Amino acid sequence: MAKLDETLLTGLPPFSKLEQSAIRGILDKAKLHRHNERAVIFNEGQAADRFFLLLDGYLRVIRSTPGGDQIILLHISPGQLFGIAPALHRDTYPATAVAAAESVALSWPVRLWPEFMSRYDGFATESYRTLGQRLGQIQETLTEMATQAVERRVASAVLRMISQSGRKTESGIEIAFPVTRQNISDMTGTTLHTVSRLLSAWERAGIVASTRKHILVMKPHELVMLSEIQG
DNA sequence: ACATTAAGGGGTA
DNA sequence: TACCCCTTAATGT
Repeated sequence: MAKLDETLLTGLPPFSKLEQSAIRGILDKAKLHRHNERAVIFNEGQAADRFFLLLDGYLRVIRSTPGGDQIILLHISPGQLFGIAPALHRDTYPATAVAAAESVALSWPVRLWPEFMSRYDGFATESYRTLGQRLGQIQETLTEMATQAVERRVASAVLRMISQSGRKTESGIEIAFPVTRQNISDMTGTTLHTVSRLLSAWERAGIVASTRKHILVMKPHELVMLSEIQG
């Protein structure tokens, strides 16, 4: 396999404080993965033999309910660690990771985890920061699901996606990866029909513009209002 | 205030 | 063509 370029990791939080030689060593132990949209990177319950860093693209983290349908817990954007089961002292992945768009990731065998934690300055802090953020985000989503009306939940979900993956354009901020109505309903515990109706209503109000798998938010502030204030 | 059902349009492999 | 994504109206809880 061709040698990976060191600039892939320089500047990324887990490795930002490292010397070139250390980064070289880390890259030489890494495996490079490319995934097409909808490809499964690993499954919930599967033996966690490697941990990952997303270089490019977007992932969905999914859990299946006993009822059979799936819940989208969160998205992962470039530069983030994922599949870090060893940080939770687990030997299986707690959720399924699916590529939301064409993605590129690096991975390392879990046996290198202790070494990374102790040897590389910033890696441990970044891992725990990531875990904390994820936990907080999931907790927030779940509380939302249990307590708030559908329109507020959908507004929050869209806002979360644009704050994590928003791409600025002339007319607003667009979600940087493909999202279907069904996807949003899987994030918010509602149906694709309700999501479709809400997006249509918001479109008539000039808040968003959406086409197939693509959402552009033209008035983020209005969405914030919808996510906070009772309709 | 929501889900479900039904019926259809349009795009794409 | 079959399949996926999206829309809307009517009806049900």
